[in-house]
Amino acid sequence: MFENHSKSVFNIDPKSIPFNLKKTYFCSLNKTEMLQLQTIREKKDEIITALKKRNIDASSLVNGVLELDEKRRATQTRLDNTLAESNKLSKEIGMLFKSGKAQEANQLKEKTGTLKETSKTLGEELGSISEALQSLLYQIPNAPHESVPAGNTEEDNEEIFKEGDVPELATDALPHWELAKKYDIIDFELGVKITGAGFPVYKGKGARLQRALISYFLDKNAEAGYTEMQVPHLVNEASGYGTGQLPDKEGQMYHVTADDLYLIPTAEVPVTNLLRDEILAESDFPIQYTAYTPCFRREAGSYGAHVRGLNRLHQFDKVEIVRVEHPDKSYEALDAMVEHVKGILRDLKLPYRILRLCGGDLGFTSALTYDFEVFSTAQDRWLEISSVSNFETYQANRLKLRYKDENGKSQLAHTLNGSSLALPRVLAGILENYQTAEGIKIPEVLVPYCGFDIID
RNA sequence: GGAGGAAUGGCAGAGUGGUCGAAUGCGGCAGUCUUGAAAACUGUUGAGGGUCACACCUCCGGGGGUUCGAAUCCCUCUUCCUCCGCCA
Repeated sequence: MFENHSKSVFNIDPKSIPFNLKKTYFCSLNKTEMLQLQTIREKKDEIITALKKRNIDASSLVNGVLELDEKRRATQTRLDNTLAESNKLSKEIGMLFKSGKAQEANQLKEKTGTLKETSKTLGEELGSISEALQSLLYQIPNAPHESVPAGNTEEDNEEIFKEGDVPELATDALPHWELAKKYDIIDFELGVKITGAGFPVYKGKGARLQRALISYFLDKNAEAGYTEMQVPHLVNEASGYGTGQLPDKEGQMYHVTADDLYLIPTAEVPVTNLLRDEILAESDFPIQYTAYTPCFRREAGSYGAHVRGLNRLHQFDKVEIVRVEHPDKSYEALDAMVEHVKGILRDLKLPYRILRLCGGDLGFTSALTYDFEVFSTAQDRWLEISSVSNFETYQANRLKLRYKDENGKSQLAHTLNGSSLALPRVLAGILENYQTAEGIKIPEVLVPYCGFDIID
């Protein structure tokens, strides 16, 4: 059932990357944007075409942006000219006072009144135009990479790789939530008591196995050159905007209103924001971070048959990898991340497949995403356990994460991230695929981390 | 939580109403010298907007105000430091 497909699917020609930007552009109010305005100006039609893959018609949005952009620049110019004039007058007044010509100075003063008024009006106008422009820009998702297949739903995702053997289980094989109860390693009801649904309590060997997985993942990532970071689990609003969770996914994050902080939905947010407002040297690349954090998701509106057990939780653990790359190298880096995650799943001997997400399923901020899914035998279904994405300049633009190119110019870097891995579904996969009559066997690579080789 | 002090360019650190986008030092980059390196010397070196390119505009923790004019004065928020209290 699982045969290897060609590896060549990951060999993407960097020249094929769309919107590989040559110039940066930031609006005068120093706020961040999403797709770069400069790019929209230069490649309007390409962007609209690319966004069609997401099944959205962005033409009115894009046209609105361009219109406001033009208006903004015109207003800015008028304001600049007004300010230039009053600056000049002020200097003259200063000189006159210095040379004792107070009378002449006072005469000049009278001329400044209208200039002041004009610049105030223009400033307000500029402010509201910029704000409107900003809110339009925030509504445009990233342009998909050209390799992204068209499509609406997860049905249209493209399976590009499959590997591993599905174990032959006894006919009375149990799903993980039954196993969790049988061996008393995860208690969902206890979690309901102290918090609510979706907050399981891990017990004994279950807790130990989870900790073993975290350590194992972190060690593997460190081996591959990722620097381990421990980061806050609450982030401020600016961080949420930086990586694109805000304003798009406002309702999906837990918001601590008393302090206006958000519980992180993924380590991606604090880790990528470590580099917000930074200007790197080219020699800093590649930047590779890994972090273990709990992740908190409200999962508003997602109820139904597939949320049992560990399949969908409000709090879960995840080890994340984040990379910041030179634009020319980011797709190479994406390949490397995919290979890295493959290596971990091979070690764990879990059957898995890789999907290239279609336009309709692609995350708002991503240009290209590969999902990893583990086959959960007892449930007879695929479970998403990793998502590896290249955001190109989309996040960097919001983060103002730049580097100096060989000409000394600031350019936006590319950001990428991926799970390596999301714990609960890996755990579910292990419990279900490794169950035997004697108990649940522990994958060999985890035994040293667990200190036991079977849960019975 | 209470009382004080502070926030300036990559870093350190001047500047208390006018030609200050900001002295000076360190660091970085380029050059001279050198077989090479170091040292020394010379030049250069913040981020954005705007323009074909200039001009020009904005930014001295954030926001607001006073003034013809603000890094400098006032208000406010945030952060950091010192002392006291409390505490894992």
